[in-house]
Amino acid sequence: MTKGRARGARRRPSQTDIARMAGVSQTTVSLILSGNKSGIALAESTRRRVLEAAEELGYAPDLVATRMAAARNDILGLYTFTATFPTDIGHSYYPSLVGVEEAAAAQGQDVLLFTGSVGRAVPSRPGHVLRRVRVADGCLFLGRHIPEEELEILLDEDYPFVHIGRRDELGGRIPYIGADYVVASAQLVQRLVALGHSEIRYVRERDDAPASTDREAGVLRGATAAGLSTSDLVVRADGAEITAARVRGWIDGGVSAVITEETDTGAVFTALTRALDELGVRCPEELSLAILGAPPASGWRGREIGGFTVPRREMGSAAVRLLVDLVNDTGTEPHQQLLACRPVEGDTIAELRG
Amino acid sequence: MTKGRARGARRRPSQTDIARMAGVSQTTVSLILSGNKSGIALAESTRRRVLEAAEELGYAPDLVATRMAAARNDILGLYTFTATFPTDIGHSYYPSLVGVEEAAAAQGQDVLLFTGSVGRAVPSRPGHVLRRVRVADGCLFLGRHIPEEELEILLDEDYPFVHIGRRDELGGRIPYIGADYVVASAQLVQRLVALGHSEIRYVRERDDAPASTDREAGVLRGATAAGLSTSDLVVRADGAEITAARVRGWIDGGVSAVITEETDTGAVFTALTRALDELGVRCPEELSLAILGAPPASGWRGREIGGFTVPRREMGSAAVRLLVDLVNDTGTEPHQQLLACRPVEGDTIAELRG
DNA sequence: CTGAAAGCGCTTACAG
DNA sequence: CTGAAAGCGCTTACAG
Repeated sequence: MTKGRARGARRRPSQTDIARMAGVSQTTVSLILSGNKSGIALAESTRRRVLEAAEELGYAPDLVATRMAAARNDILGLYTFTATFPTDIGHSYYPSLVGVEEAAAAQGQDVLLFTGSVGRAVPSRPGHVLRRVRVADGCLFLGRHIPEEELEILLDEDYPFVHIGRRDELGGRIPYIGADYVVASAQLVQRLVALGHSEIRYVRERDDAPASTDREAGVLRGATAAGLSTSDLVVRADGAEITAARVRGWIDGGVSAVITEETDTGAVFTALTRALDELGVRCPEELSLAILGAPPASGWRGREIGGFTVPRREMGSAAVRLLVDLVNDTGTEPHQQLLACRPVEGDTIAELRG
Repeated sequence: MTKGRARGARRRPSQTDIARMAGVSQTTVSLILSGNKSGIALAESTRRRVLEAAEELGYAPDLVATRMAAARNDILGLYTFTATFPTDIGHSYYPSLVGVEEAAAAQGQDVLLFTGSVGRAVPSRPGHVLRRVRVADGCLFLGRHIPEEELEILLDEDYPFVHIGRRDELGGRIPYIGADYVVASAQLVQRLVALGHSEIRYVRERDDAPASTDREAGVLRGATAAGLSTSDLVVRADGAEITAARVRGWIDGGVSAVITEETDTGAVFTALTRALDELGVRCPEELSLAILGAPPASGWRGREIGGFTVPRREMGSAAVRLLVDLVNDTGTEPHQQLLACRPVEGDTIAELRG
């Protein structure tokens, strides 16, 4: 039976109440109140009586019931596979969220943040993602790594979702809105070369993820296009491996520019700038520094690091639009898109002298 | 009849599917999956079979149906009555949201952002708030102004909600977590007086809201306690009314300190600092400047404005905890709380010299 | 220990 | 032109 409201509240007026008051059936009330989309003929007098009764009773439709009967709830989920809670205002989560909210508002969708997921890189209990996510009509995913098996089930079920950021797992079947790291990274290398740099190091995380893979591919492509040797170009390292001594070695060996990458932890960037601080290296006078993506919010020496910015906000918005298309099955746009990054001049990159 | 899924998607598994697979009734499935709170005896073998079937099918409860059938869905809504979309990273919305997310995660709640509300100070269609909000177990509200009639209905219906920020509307029945502006503002005035300032102007928005009312009350209290005349103290103005000429007049008239307030638009602060820039007034040498709350993210002259900060993050967290208490009807805490603000020394306030 | 049934408030074929 | 009825997927007395 009915469960009874948790507390002693006045019952809200329902369509049934209106029907009783107007002397019609609840069906008719529903028809009239929902705007009669089926285009069925309704007597104007009935319409008026129903509307008046609704007004009189202060009727407001029960969204839950409406959504239940209509099998849609106009809610889009946002599930993040981030290692840390995105509390840092400079966290990449925030601009994405802004983009998501903007587009969602424009499309009349609410956004459900699965905050329960935060704090573990990948959900602990299997099935956790599935279990929560499907309460929404569709879901956006965000993170450096994904739980493949879970997403595969969603994919097989035709549950609509879009990943914010390129993904090549699951046979390339994951819909995404990504950033074109390859092109942006290649351009950055070419810019450095144009400034006279030929001894360059690209320091990236050991950890693999599409974003890192793409950046490396772009760096290699740019170097090759510029006729640079790529043998010592790429350095895979975690934070602890970037010591001052090592950086000293590069510089003494003729390296004039170092590129690093943005990651969710910012570990590589932090280790590198710490080493530069320790060595007292002037930048860009003694060494040009660039980053593929955004530096941690804490910044470095108050400088604007040269490189490029990832259009996270636009990615969020585009992801929402694509997701709504998928939910409605109306889309004509490709399910996998890369958006261009915007170059950042910065003041840590200079022409090589001497 | 059934409406059929919008797309040719495989239907989500329901309790009925599990029941069929496990060879039990849907009732039993419900009992087991909902954790058997009624404490009914269930055969362990049945339990296992049902859970396995649920796992196998990738079952996820239908939020809407669950909600409808009475239980709760562990979703808290967040509805903002902001004039502008909180895209500005310095917008007060963000720290509140962070606090909300943190506490929600800690309490195992997801957060539903009612983004549809954004863009109008107060909902256009009556019933708009009601219409959306009730999908969640409870809701947080946030904004300078509120739609009273709508909230009154929710109140009368015992729908659990908490406002982030003090509210005195509706006969003081609105649960809230606010900031103690009165005390913080009074302290700030007394700090200025202690530094030798006696001619002070407090420039506030024309527009009334609890935050503004409380700040003004605090300013007046502080001034009175310090034995200052309050006759010319408070200046109500909108941005356009704060001209350079007017500010010049104050300074020429002996005013040595100006206090302003944070609002969602930042209009007063912006107008004031623009006037100071136009006049080339040095600060704090020629004039001390303070703000009640946080300045716009854009800042001013790279200075830290003296005053106090509003504990928005803590307010968000506390609001979630209170709301969960209300939803569970378990709370013992007061339904209206004020949190203390933290003073900010800043570098725009100086001792008055001769 | 388990199941049949009512009911939450709607939408939507379908039958008058 | 209007109504009776099924159904959305659950929860919860109630009856075996």
